[in-house]
Amino acid sequence: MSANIKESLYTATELATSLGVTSRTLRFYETKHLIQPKRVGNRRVYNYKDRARMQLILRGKRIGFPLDDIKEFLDLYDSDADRTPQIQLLVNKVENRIKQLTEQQQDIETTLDELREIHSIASETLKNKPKIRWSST
Amino acid sequence: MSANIKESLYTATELATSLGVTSRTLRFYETKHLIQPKRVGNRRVYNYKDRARMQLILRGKRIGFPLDDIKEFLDLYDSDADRTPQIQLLVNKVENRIKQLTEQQQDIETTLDELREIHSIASETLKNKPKIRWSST
DNA sequence: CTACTACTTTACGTTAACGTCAACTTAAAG
DNA sequence: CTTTAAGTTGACGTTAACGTAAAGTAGTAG
Repeated sequence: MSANIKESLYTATELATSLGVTSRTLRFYETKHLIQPKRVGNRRVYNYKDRARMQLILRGKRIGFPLDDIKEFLDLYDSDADRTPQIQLLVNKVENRIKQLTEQQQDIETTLDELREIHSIASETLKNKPKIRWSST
Repeated sequence: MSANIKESLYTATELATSLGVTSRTLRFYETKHLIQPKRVGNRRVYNYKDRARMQLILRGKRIGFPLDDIKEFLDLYDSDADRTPQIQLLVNKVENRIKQLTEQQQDIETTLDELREIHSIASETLKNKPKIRWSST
């Protein structure tokens, strides 16, 4: 039976397609040290950890963070708090990030409230208006 | 007594400064039809509605939306649902936006959970470690 | 072996969102 | 009146995040 590890390897095209990005994106993120794929010959191979890391990256992008911020978050995420000599720095950075995201949540909540109000008014208008039959020309 | 309206007018520099942006940003948003300031002579003047609109724009940016999306949202926000012939279109667009923001909220909540876990582990490590006194040099 | 496919690297292009700067115009101060 | 300050417009520069394409390399099929 083939080694389990073989079944979780992806080519660049496979990984890109499954995540809805391009191979160019993967190469670009590699130059930014966001991901570090291995090589078989001169071809990149990605494992499940690379894939998981990419998923975190894409979530960060959906939230609206620049790639440098995402890298910082991933480094926090991966850091071994038992060993880093700057645990206090880690705590501070994490607290800043939490604050930032909480503020973003509040902005979103405010915007959602407004959108729901617009939706309610517009729907009410649709319900109350008699259906107009337009004569075709 | 001077007209009330006079007191709510801003120059470009005044508005920019109060919002934490540059005059260049205001001019740029004008070319994108996000705002429409009036002119006194050849100088732009902004009223409280322009200011309020700018605040919505900046909130949209904080959430991570591109300016074109923000403009679309503002147009929804300003639209008079009683008159627009495409009320159903409005409803659809609003629903899509609500969906998008709700998904973004979920991404943020997931990220916050992870950050809080990191914070907890790191804080615990700090608490349990003996405080080290470094000799100064 | 050759031809084809699928990768690679390198490098320039594109888009979004302004920043920066030169040159000009207008309002206000002296 | 002149000088200064504070706007204006036009245009190029910068950064971030890739897209596109040319040229090269390696693996695979025939």
